[in-house]
Amino acid sequence: MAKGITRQRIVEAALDVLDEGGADAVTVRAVARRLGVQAPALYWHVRSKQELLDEMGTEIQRRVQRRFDAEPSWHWRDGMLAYARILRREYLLHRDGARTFSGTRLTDPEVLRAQEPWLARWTTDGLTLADVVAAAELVTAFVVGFVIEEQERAQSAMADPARYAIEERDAAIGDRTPLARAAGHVRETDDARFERQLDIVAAGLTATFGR
Amino acid sequence: MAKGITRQRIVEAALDVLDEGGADAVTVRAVARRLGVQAPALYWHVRSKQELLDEMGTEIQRRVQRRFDAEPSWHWRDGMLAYARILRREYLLHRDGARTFSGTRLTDPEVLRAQEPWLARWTTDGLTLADVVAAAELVTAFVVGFVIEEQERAQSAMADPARYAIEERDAAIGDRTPLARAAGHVRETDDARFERQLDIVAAGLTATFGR
DNA sequence: ATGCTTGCTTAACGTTGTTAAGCTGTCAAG
DNA sequence: CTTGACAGCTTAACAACGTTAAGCAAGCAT
Repeated sequence: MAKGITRQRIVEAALDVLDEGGADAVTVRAVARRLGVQAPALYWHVRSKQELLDEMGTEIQRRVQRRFDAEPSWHWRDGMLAYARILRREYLLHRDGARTFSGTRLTDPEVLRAQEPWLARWTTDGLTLADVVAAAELVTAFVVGFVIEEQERAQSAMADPARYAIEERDAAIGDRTPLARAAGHVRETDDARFERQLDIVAAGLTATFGR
Repeated sequence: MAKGITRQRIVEAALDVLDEGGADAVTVRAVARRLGVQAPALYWHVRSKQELLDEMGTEIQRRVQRRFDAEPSWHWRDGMLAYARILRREYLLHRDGARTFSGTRLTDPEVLRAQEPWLARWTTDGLTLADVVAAAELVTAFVVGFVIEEQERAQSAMADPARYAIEERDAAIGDRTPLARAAGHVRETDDARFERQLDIVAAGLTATFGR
């Protein structure tokens, strides 16, 4: 049959399925169908669906690392911000990306080893290793939380346009709580909201660790 | 049988099931069993499982609001920090809490209206409404991201103690990348990590909006 | 030529969310 | 006091899910 199913091809097929149909569409059968193969065939290459999800998450992290390594060698603070933007962008490339990939476990230690040069540089910028870890974890948590909500909203708006309309919100909330109502009218693009909040994080990093 | 299944009782039963067995255990049948009822009976009170999850998430938000309202009337910045701690605590009370509740949609506008007094107070502290919204969204995103990872790790460690052991990590990562290896040895309690990172956020809020 | 291994198929199991249809009790109208 | 409607549940069933077991076909080594 000249198939040649491999772990890598399964991951790619699964990512395609994810993009087309969202997280719920990523079934073992759907991934198999896309590879021209019966569902149980995948279990020859992968122990479980969870392992497939972990592999997908690891692949995403690899791509984040690759993009990050391709950038010029930054000052630690700018590096953190660049990392935040790259991580968000990679999540946004896939439907339900943040939800799907955030809780997965790395299957490849190489992704961890790839952090070495950055850790080396930044710890010579006057930061302790614990500082760098805390800063990176904070930035990661923020991006994960932000994009989860961002994608959730986008999907809800697509599935049910009326429900996420501002008029619907206004009607539900009434006019006796004008501020709570007006809070829903703060209209910015997702990009602008992200940058605004990321700026606050950046200010916190500067204030805490110096420049 | 004197049953009297109600929406509220279903939500409570579902939260109990969640606590005992985690997110995967929250099946329509399991919730029904706990109420002494057959599975389809729930569909008389609830449109779908998603609606049940939304109702659960809304209940959690209600509890967060209640705890928050019970606290003294804060300066806006301390209020944000208190909100962060309360939100995390409420998530931690339930297995997979952050994952389960983060992407749900409010079913009760009263939860939004309850924000009114805080919005009123904080916008008189020299902040615009957009500032308050940005700050609150940032804090929420951080907590969600942090606790998702925190609970994921706790569950993985419970399901497979060896895999999350530090020795396993060291063995996988090798000794050619000492910093990446040492990053895994930064040992703090989850509480300490949270407070440390929250401090950075707080510093960012102060630097951005003044005190 | 024979046997082992790799990589797939077909068949099947138990569980999931959900719908359809039917049964039972309560309560109001005639 | 009967009749009918409706609320609130039951039983039965569906398609789809993750996963396992068993078997078949091709390639390679002996």
